[in-house]
Amino acid sequence: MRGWVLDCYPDMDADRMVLWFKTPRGPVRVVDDMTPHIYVHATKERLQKLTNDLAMIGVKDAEPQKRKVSLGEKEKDVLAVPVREYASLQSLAMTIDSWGRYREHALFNVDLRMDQRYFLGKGLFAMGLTEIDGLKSMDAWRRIDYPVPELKGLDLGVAVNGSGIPTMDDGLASISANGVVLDGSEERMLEDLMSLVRDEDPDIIYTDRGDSFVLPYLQHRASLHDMSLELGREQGERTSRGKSYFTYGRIVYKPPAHKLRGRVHIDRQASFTYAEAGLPGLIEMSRLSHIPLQDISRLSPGSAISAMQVNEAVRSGHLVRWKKNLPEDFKTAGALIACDRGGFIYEPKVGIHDDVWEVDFFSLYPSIMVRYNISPETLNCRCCPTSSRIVPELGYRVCEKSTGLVPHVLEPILNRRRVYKSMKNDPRKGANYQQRAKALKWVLVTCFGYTGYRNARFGRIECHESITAYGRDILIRSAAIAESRDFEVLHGIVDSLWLHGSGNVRRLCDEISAEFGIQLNIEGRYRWIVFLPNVSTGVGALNRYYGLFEDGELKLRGIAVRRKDTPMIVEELQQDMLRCLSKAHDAERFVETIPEALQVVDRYAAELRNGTVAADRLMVRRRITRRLEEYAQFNDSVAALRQLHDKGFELQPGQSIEYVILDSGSERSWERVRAAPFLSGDDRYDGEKYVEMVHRGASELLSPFGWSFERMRQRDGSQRR
DNA sequence: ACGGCACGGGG
DNA sequence: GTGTACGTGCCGT
Repeated sequence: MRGWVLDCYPDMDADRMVLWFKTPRGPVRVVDDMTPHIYVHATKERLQKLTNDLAMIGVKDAEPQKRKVSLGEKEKDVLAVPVREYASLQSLAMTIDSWGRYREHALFNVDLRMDQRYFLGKGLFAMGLTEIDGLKSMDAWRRIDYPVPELKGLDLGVAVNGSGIPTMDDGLASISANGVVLDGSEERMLEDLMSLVRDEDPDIIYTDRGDSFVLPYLQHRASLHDMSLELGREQGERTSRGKSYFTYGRIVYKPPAHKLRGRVHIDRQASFTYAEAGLPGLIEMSRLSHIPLQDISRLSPGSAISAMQVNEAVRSGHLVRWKKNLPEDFKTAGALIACDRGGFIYEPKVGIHDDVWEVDFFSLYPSIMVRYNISPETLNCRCCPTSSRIVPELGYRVCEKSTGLVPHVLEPILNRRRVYKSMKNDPRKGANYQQRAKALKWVLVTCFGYTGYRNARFGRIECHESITAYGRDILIRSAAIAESRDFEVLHGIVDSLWLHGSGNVRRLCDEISAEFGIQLNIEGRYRWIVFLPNVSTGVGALNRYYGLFEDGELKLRGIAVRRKDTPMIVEELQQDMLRCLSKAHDAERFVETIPEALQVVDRYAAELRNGTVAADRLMVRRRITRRLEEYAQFNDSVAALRQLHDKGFELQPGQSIEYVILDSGSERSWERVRAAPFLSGDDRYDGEKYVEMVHRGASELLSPFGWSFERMRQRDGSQRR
């Protein structure tokens, strides 16, 4: 019988691996043996001594082997240490580590995922079609057009008694499952839910905030009735610990994961990839990374690319060095910035332009890594001391003899993305392929960041520098080519150029693509585009613009509508103004339309002053980056945070807070703002403060046309008189 | 005036 | 398990 690998995880008590398959005839559970190994590299003499020492603590049959311990180097002597008790792997590694003084020996394959070990050992992979008897793969993870099982989903939600922030103490009002509402007593609802799940037997349970609330809440309610809530195909959950951590330059909070056994729980709020690329995107990433669906749904695209690199390294005979003490070892600013000037940015020509083309390189940074063979082991490699491939500006030599790990992993991903994008209009598979392309896009985007991340397994700062150096070189030279073909370069950022002129853009793109071996594509032609000035200096404005494409679509960057902390009322204002301005088909008409856009501003101001705007349109949402007592300034967020604190709620750094501004100038938190849970429905908001925000939003769009914030205020004042 | 604080970008 | 650094603008002190 054949089935797709739906899940794979270790049974920590039996020291065996558990596999769940999705077959056309239902789910199948299989248990398989696996002995994970950790490896030690040292001198032959030390390894011999280590073998004896290990035998003394009961670890027998450690075996000398030859393996590659770093990229691009020959095999070395290592000791393969079998770990029979899964739970002891970490402590055994720490014991061995403690036996060696500094750099006397190095440990490998310690922090590899158990599922990854299993798959790599067996030649299987997550979501791969497998012959279950004998556990043989009938599939290849590199396949682009692969068979996908039909997975049955169940949408689970709860409604809770009481108003305000739902807590574990609130009673259960109702449960909804695929739109069916269960009610009655709590016990009854929970019983009904379990029997419904048993009868329907879904492969996937979808929730919104299932990790952070729904599942722990339902379990808690069940425990109050001496019941145990089981939603998996087998008893028990695989629950992890929650954590605040630093990523993307900010703190986020990741609640404990509630993973089911034999059934996949996808928390839509906890899955970046699901939100961006849906189930097809998750399946694509699961297959390529070999990480089971349920796990990959909670991981970042960066972790996925990291896993793909590990897979490739292991498949090519490498061991993976143990990354110890990761969290404490974060990079300190300094050395990096000195030599890294980042991506190239032109100073845009402020104001409105028409007759504008935007051209973008296809996945520029990943394409550079592939085209110029950028990888940690290829820069200044020992095998090519006289390489003629030299990184611009920096002068690093690049290996000419063999393809690096990073390009080797990236090339098929770039290729897949290109194929999926090219087939997005296929009537049968197009939608599916588009989702897969989206997932891969994010994998490619994060890959660049990983090369410069000191804690990345295959990161090296020189890679990061080299990529941006090539990027700047390519963009500057592309701009020069464009100018030589009679285009005016209005703006350029990293991988995009905005060109004014009536030359042959298609031919220009072909010429530049051929020059660098990286595809330059036409993003579109703008009817008009506005580059915004820097508020304080009036010049520059690097990442803030808005424009109208020929097909009627708006492209917006860096302005209030794009920000998550913009209240809906200001977002609506900008959208309405933009809708109004979109009626203009060129720059001249645009300027003529401005008076009409100003009337939109007046409408919003008047509505706000009426006092009739509903609270949800006034809500400000902001991320909390520290604990209440750690804030040095008293601002709106802190006021709202204090309210929650007063009522016994604490937010973790990384969580968001929502509030309406009641009296912006007040120093008392309860008068200044009202946190969302405590809104009564008839709260009086700070109309003038919101009008000010509306004027700010309006002047953000119109400042290049003489409508500064101050002038916007003056106009408002004179009209009210 | 200056520092605290939060957000975006990538497609 | 977890990309960084920077540009930007508002707001508090």
